Amino acid sequence: MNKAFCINEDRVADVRKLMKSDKIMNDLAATFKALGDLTRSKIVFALSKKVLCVGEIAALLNISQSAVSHQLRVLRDMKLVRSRKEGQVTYYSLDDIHINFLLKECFRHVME
Amino acid sequence: MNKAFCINEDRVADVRKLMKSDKIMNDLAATFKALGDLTRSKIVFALSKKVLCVGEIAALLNISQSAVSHQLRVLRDMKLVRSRKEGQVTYYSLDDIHINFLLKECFRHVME
DNA sequence: TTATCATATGAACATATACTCATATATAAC
DNA sequence: GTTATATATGAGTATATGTTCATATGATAA
Repeated sequence: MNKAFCINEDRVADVRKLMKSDKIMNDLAATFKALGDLTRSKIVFALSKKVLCVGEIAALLNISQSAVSHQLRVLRDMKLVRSRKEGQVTYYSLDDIHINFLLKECFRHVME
Repeated sequence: MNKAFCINEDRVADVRKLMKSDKIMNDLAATFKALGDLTRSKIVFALSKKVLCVGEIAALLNISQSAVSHQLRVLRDMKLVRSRKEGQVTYYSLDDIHINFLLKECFRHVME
């Protein structure tokens, strides 16, 4: 990790000035990480199509209710989904419209 | 995982029809996962500002050359960054413009 | 050739994580 | 009250992952 000759200090300094705070970068990475699991990305995609309760998500993805609940917690913590309780049933939906845009942009990358 | 009363079969069937293939969903999740690490998201963000060689990235983020190389491989595999070799020096840049949009959308979500 | 520089990579290790299982909580019906 | 339903959660476990260290590869210079 010694300073190498190939390093242009000015260029590095330029970029360093533009870097966001560690808190913001942490949140950014954590948001991507929350979406970076097959089960969770399927849940988020499904919720981008329709509001669903926990049992419906489990049935749709053919996984256990417990697994769904655990993953919904991760998504809730990152404010990617929100819940609304009606009696015994808890319905989940995307937290905001940006999540939809995020999905769409990523699909665009994957498709090309 | 028995069928629960709360499940509306028609609603579940509707969403199931809209679900993408496992291959596509896998690629989607893998792309998010590649961005879902603090080191890698910092690298991608830096590259969205300027083309940089491996040593410059290591200097900028204050981490070892080896760690950077390992993470660049992950990003290359997911086609998030591309490399161009000039003599001994390898310069990295974002692979396509969608990556920039992805970053921007995620920042929007994190900022609000 | 030999030496140096820039980068890549394999192995090892410590941490993180996604699931299962069992159980807790909360609501509704009886 | 009891029972059933829907969801949440803690513990345990097997797998995945990010780093370090050592070394390999490849290019340039002497």
